[in-house]
Amino acid sequence: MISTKGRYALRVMLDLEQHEGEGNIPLKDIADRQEISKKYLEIIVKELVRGHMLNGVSGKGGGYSLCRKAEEYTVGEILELMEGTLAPVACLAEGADVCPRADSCLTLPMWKEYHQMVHDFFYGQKLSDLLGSRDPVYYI
Amino acid sequence: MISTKGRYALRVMLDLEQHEGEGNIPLKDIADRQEISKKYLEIIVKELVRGHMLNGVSGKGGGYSLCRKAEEYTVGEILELMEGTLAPVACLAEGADVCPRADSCLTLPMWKEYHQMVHDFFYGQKLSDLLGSRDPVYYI
DNA sequence: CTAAATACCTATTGACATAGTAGGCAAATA
DNA sequence: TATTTGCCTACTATGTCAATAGGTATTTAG
Repeated sequence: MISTKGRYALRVMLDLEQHEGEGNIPLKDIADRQEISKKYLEIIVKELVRGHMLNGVSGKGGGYSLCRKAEEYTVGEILELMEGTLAPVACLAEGADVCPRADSCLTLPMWKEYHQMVHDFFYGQKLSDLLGSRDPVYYI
Repeated sequence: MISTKGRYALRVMLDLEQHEGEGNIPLKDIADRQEISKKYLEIIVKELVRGHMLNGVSGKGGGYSLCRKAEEYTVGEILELMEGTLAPVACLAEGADVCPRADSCLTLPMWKEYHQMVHDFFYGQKLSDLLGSRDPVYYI
């Protein structure tokens, strides 16, 4: 399952997208609208800033804003940043040790295909695609 | 990530498939071949028996055996049995309460599509497909 | 009939991740 | 300079994961 961190991060990004052009958006406003504890969102937003997904400005009049256009974010990069990896098994995560059973593993090819499919799905979705009416995304 | 329970369950099923026609296979043999603790496998195998994935026979000469032909199992049903659900978010799990935010949730349609894709992927794979050389499974 | 082999059952454990909360410091502006 | 905001460290409760421990029930082989 996708954790709350990943899901809330998407909601924060979408909230900012919906209030683009309004300057810095205080986290309090986002927390109120999304009905998520501001304290918990702080953790999530900190990681988003570190991952160069958005800008934070301190002080009065401060808040957060997108640092790219909404069409330039993919759902995949946001989820991968928050979840660590999208790999279904540890041996396919980035920087994982090579499994000694890899050569004889009957399931590894399936996991690889699955991982590729998941990656393509999420990286094929722009953040801006989540707004408005939705056309299914097909896979080949 | 898919848990060890799901992954080990697949390996147990594949092991039994590879020793089909040899009667009851003691768990000890499977544990030795797969290099997994027999005690831990007991938990997994118990759930597989409960889920009508295999037969267990007690006593000397006992062991486990598939209760269907290998082509009649899908990876999806095995994983779903062990993992509980394949849903990426709680509100899409079987028997989940309807989320009050569902109507306005911008991400729900994406999660639904994703869930459908994952379901189709795993239910489209027969257990017997995992043996031998592998043709990629394509999705439309 | 008995010993061995096997499945089956309940309970317990340590480690780790999840989903937060608490309280304060730093920065910037009105 | 007071207020508003982000930013930082630390803490905690709960639950899940991945196993281990120790026993009971069942069946067959000798």
